[in-house]
Amino acid sequence: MLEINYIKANREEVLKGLKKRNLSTEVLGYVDKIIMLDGKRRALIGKIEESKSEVNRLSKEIGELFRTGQAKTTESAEKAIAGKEMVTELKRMITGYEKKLSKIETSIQNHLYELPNVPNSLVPSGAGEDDNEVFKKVSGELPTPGGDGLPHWELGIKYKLFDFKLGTKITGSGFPVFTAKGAALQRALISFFLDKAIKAGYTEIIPPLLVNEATARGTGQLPDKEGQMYHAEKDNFYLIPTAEVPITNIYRDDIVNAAEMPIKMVGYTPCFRREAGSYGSDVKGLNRVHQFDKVEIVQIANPDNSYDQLTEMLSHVEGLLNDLNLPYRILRLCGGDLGFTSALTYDFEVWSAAQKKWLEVSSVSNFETFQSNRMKIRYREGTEKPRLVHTLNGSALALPRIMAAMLELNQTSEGIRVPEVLVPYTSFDLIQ
RNA sequence: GGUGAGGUGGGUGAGUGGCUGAAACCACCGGUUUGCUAAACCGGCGUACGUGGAAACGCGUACCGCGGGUUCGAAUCCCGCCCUCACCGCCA
Repeated sequence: MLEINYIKANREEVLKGLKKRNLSTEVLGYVDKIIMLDGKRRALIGKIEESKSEVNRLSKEIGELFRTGQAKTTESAEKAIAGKEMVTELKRMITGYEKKLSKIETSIQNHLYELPNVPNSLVPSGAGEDDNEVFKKVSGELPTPGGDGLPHWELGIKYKLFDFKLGTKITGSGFPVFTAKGAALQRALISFFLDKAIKAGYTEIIPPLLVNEATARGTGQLPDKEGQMYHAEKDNFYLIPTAEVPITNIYRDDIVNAAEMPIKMVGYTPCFRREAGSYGSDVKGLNRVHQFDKVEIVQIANPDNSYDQLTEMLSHVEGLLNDLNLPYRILRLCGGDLGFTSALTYDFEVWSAAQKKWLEVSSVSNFETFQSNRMKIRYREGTEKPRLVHTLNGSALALPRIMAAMLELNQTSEGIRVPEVLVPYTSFDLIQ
């Protein structure tokens, strides 16, 4: 959620930035609407507080009359009664103002919820994913798969690594069951990613996988993206779509010390996504599933250097992909494809050698104060007033598509080779 | 699932319906004293919104789990909700 004061002070920039997102003129109009409503809001608050101040003054006066016993004399008694009547009248007026105020505030709030984050100046304009800027690409030819060049879902069957039919039996489609060396490989990747993050200074977190409404609201899954999450209705808990949700919320309503920043956290969790309404070859195999594993890195950063931290996170993710020898490219998302809450996002895609297409495996973003404003995560520099922190996060990495690309690329006529860095974790180097 | 207790500032913890934004202590920050450290002493020490100011800061309003009610006036009384803790039962 954008800050009203920011919108007011930077109206032109906000409008210019938001235009990159291809918003309707109606939504763009919210900017001025919010500024207008905020003016009305202030005027009303002024009136209300003036009246309340008068009520407090009168109440004190009446109290004084009673306390000192003066109210027993006729003159003072009349004064007290007159005071009471005035307070009653004032309160009636206040109630009226407050009703108006609450309507205006709700309206401001609703409009603010509709406004996405202002894209960073680096964000290219564009309508959708075809307009994303290729920020970094592999040098040379894209590798071709060895062996029979099977897609990963066939490799999964051939080597008994994962089983979709079994998942359907137990739960439903999109819930793969990993078995034997497939399971071991999965576990190896998780441990490898975690260890790398810990070495890079991240603190490991194992958060709850179910979160309450306040938490889901904090990172912006609620109110609009309700359909994305599984909901345990009886207890009103949501299954997390990403570890970002519980981990970022650790600091909800907190004021952290500037010296503690950047706060770097990493968490492995399963992620649950309902992803209603997607069909076709994009969802085949591990390309898109309802439950998947992911290692997520989260940072709470000082606004002064949050973009340095973003760069640091990019290199971290690059390091992982290099270690696994997977060909990848980095996209800088354009305004049309940029997530609602993000100011700048880089997507990492790995090459699926058998499917001959790019698969998104990581999304690294700086949300600036968009999330922290909603969650009220602030920091204090010395004795200064608290200011909102910047929040950042990135996948490091999402497992299924890494698994897919890795299996396809490393297949040979003898079997599937395990990347060297994973062998200490798997204790086998070939899947036969 | 059953029963009981309780939710006050960073922490512990007082608080009679008006003098309580809230005692006291601890922590923290600044200072004085002091061979050094420590101790002692003095002072400061919440947040949000509104308003004035270049700023320092001043003024106003709100906040003692959340929401509502009673009252001229509520941390204090009443109602609803949420949460926490303890014990019992069940259980990985």
